[in-house]
Amino acid sequence: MVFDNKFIQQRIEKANILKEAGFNPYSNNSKRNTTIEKYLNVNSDIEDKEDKRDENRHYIVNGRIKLFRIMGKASFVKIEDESGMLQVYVARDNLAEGFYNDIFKKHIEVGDIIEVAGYPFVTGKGELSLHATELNLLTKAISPLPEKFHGVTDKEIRYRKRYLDLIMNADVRKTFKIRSKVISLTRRFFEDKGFLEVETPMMHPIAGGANAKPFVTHHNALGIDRYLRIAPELYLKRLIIGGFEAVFEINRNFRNEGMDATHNPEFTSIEFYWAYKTYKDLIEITKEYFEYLFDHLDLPALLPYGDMEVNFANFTEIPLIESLTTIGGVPAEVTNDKDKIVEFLNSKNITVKPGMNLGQLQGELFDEFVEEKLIDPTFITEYPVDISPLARRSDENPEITERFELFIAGREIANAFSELNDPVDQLGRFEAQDAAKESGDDEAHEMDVDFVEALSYGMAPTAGQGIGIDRLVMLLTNEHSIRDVLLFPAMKPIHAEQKNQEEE
RNA sequence: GUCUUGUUAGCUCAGCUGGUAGAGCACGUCACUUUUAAUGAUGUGGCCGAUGGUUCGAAUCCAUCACAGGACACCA
Repeated sequence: MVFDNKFIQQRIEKANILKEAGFNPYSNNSKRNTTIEKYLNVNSDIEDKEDKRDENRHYIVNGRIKLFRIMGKASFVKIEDESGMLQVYVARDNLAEGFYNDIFKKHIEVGDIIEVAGYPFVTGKGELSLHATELNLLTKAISPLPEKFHGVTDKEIRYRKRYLDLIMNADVRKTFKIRSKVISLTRRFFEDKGFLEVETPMMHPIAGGANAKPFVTHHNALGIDRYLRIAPELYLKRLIIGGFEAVFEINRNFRNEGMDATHNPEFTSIEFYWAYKTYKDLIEITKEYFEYLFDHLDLPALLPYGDMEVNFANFTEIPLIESLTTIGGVPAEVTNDKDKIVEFLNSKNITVKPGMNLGQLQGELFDEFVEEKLIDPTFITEYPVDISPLARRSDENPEITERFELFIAGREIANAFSELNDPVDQLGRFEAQDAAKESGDDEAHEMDVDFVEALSYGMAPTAGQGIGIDRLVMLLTNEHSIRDVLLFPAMKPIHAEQKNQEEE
């Protein structure tokens, strides 16, 4: 039984009694005429009045009861709506005959959502409150709320029952408001720059645009498997080929991989593509984007993150190979020699998979010795072509690409490059990835002949970038688990759910 | 995937070297018309995550499993 808990039974009984007494425990007859925040603002002048009240003002507020203090013939109730918390003073003699003792005191309790009408006054302790002249139940909560002081702190409950977390923890609501704002500001920033927001498929015949394992689903009508997208990249580029010159998409990607503090199977990114631009332009627009976010979110340039302090006024740029020596402390003669890199990594007790090419090994060095040291925003540029199957080669050195990744607080935030638009080169890169796949790299990029064909019609020189929104929000809200910036993070099913699935 | 720490009342947590299960909040009853986690009195409330084992006896010791947190590995 779902409701076999004795507290729940008790509250169901209270709801029944209320119903019999003519009070609908699930009334939808709200007559609210202000929010709590507005009420508190509009009536802030009350404390200056001589008798600290104004019985000529009349307000109706709604909210959930968070605290309940009965003191005989009068009570204090704190109710909360989305905008804030308000103290309500409820006295027996201000309400209908019998209501206070028989209904209010006995059958209304913490967790219930009520409507209160009354006038503003300031209590002896100086708190602007609402003096109730009428009070009604709107919604009976038959499950009791968690403890009023500690709230709910168990992370498992907080993630599985996010609604409870949101009821109990105002800070959590704040984090998700910031998340919403970041997405809205991002959309506005790119729209203001003339970018067009588009929607591309979530179900792909080939999971392309990144190196990752996809989720598989099945389309019954066509009798074929589809892959939940791991990235929108190849579709957005098709739009550039079609003649849209600046497009962006903010949406979910799905990767069938592990879960931890920075990985959820579905995550949100923005990808944008900009014709007739290069990765150099992307560096500039990225700086401008961060400035825009910080400005509109009212954040300080020196932003604390855990025990770090990130200086957002200090964006720097450094080529990957150079960073290996200057930041990573890897000897210069090691960085361009496969055997020496393997030897060097081994000497640091790091084993690498056999058969890695030079670019992959350089990436390995970077991950091991540089990444975590990049606290202030740093554009790492000139990535090896071996690990950049979709990026344009540098004209000066065909072994490196016109690419950067942006690192902040030791973590990758963005990945960007001048796009590869030479269809023959692209075909070759895909073939190289195919070969890697053959030899066991199950995250190598899939061959996508259809995309190569699209490129063959000519894609204008284009720069494109992806930014991980979840990690960006983590950074801006000083959260250290991706689950704290996702309303409903992925969780393993609990026992009962597994059982049900087996039965079905 | 590996290591590690948890799982006890609706919630937050105690429970020592094994001996019939504890507190606070919440809830019930009583008192209280300006409280601030209101207060005082009193009472109800447990498959001690699951399954096995050791033992006269297990919340406690052991094993396996489930879920969660943290760290590491891989990835965004």
